[in-house]
Amino acid sequence: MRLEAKRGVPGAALYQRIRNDLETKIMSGAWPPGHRVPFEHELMETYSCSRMTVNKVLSTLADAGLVVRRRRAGSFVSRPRVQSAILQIPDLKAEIEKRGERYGYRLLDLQKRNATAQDRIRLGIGGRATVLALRCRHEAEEQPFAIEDRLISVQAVPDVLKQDFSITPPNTWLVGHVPWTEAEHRITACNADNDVAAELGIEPGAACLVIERQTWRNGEPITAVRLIHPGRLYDLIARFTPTA
Amino acid sequence: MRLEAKRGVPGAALYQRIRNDLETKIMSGAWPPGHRVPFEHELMETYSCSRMTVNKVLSTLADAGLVVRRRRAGSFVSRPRVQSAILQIPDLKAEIEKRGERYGYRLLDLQKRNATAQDRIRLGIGGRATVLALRCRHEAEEQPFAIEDRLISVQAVPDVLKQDFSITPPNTWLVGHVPWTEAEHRITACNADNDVAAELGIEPGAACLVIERQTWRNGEPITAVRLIHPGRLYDLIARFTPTA
DNA sequence: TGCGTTTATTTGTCTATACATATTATAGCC
DNA sequence: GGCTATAATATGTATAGACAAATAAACGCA
Repeated sequence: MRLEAKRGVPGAALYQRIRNDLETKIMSGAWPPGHRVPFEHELMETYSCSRMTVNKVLSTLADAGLVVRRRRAGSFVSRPRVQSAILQIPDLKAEIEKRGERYGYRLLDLQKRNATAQDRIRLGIGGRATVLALRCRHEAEEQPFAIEDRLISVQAVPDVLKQDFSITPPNTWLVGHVPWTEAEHRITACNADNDVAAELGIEPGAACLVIERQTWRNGEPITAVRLIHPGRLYDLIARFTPTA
Repeated sequence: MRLEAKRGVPGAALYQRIRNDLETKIMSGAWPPGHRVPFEHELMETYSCSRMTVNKVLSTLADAGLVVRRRRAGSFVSRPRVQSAILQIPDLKAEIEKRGERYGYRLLDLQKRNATAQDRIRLGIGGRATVLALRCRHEAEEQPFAIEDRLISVQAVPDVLKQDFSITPPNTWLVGHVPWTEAEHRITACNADNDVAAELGIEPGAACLVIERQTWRNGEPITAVRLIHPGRLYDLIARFTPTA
């Protein structure tokens, strides 16, 4: 059997190169959810390699949940972004309504401003930047449920300026429209001070669950949020089942 | 080229069969962490198939984090169980010591008993069962850090009876020795009552972070625990980065 | 038009072979 | 003993060729 010259490629493994290429296309949004990935025989030509090699790439991408493969139809970028089974980022509005309760929302404050030193620390960005800062309250059955205190990087999410957050909670809009790749949650408990107690309609000193979350897309900060829930009213649930 | 008769195996794909076999051996504990998985050429013989097939099995098991592969040495069942990037189950002792602080531990209560109705609810088991119930305190730099209130199913973890929990915290032992497949966390905040305040050395009414966790192995309940942390002293951090 | 049948295409799995690469074990040397 | 060069071995990557299974699309018929 004749061995091709292409065999001993110098740099990284060909398999890795192809995988990185495709993953970049998917993660960057160049190939949006639902987009059909080239067929195996097309990728064979593109990278001049054997079918087994591109098959392995696509199979592992499918394992990782980035694509869905269908015989005779092709491979497609999958719709539900990664975030399968971890500490999910909930859409509070949807959560409340799912429980059959009346959801209420009130925008308390909103400003677009040049990032202050503190803003830059919270978002973890270096130079100057424009941010949208907002504070709002979520209610379930008329009962205050959470105070949301959020910063959004305008550079990372330009569309945010076109949104009317007096009606749609930023939480809900972001969950539905802005994809992310990394998230970090910091969870702790504190006693409500007078201000928070007033806004949440609880006793000063009552225990509150504080969730601070930051999200990035490919390393670029998107948003940072602090959610304060009355301890009595909120349970955070994180369930993990591996190879679901 | 001669085609072997073995080709068209009737049931599931051979690859799946082998993968299930190995996964069962690992998950059941028959192959404990550190155990050397048979070499590719041994598995070839066992299942009378080609090396590419067993190679694919082992490679995907490695991707899934179940085994670690080392050239010339072989493949080994990996120590840190699945739980790669989710809300991890921390070994409190190790966490404290990693921060360079002095760790202290005190067993407050331990009993082996037939499961009460309440025990069965907490663990989520039906019939009669024996459980180990224990309560202990973790300290960092002499300062109480957490109250751990735990139930362990003796049936699921028989070895638990041989352990001396007056020295080793159950948390630490379980994290290191008992593999799990599913976990659920329920996180909330509460005000310390007098008992808890006394045990944690904080003011009654101070906010506490309460973490309730339950774990299963292939659907069988292993343990249920409630951890109460002084809100002031504890941050739970969950970071998620997909294809690390 | 509507429905069942055939066909073509794509992915899924498997084999046999080849060579690359990392690393452990061994043999040899000072 | 301790160091280094060498050989042995297990995994890593890649190829070409086969056949299986699923199914979308084309076809044919009533």
